[in-house]
Amino acid sequence: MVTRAEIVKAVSDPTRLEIIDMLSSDSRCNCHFQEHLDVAPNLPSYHLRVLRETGLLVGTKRGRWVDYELAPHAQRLIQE
Amino acid sequence: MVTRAEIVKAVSDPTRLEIIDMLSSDSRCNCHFQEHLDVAPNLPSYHLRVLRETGLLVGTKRGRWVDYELAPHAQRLIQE
DNA sequence: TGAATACTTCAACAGATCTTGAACCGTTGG
DNA sequence: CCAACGGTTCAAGATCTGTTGAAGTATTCA
Repeated sequence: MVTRAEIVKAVSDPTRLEIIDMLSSDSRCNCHFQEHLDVAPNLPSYHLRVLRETGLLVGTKRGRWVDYELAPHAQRLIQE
Repeated sequence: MVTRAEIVKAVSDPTRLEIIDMLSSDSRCNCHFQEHLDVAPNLPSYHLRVLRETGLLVGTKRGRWVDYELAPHAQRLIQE
């Protein structure tokens, strides 16, 4: 079970906030984050996983790519 | 300057979430948290300071006691 | 088939964060 | 005045998190 604290903590990282911002307008593939985040190539995967595990986003595999989008649950949560 | 990530991180601790919940209905003195949180007697001070430093709450000294209440800014942020 | 692509996972390190226990400071009641 | 109270601060240790670099997996193109 995912607690409220875990969800908030998932959002509390600067990199993950950026990811969420990017996703709030559109769905993106991992490659997009690797391009725009200026971090090691494996880091987006790590942060996307944290967000996925708290149910904030979902990834769908499309060939070699994975498209990520905000879960409906997150859409509500993010509006501030 | 306090970033968005810092604010969210301040809220992401279970103890601090409890504190915020308690304050969302009423203002309380530190003694209240020491009673209800079941942590070492100095811990509320620590967490209250973290919340104070991000501007989420304000404390007013009243004799030996300190009354804490949510900052208006936080009131908006907490509603979910 | 076999190399290249688009990621993901792993182990290890570094720094941040929470907790602990003790010492401290201002206020107040006797 | 001085001891007790309410609360804060400090240094230390333990734990958690994000980053790094390397190795691994699945898919596609030649």
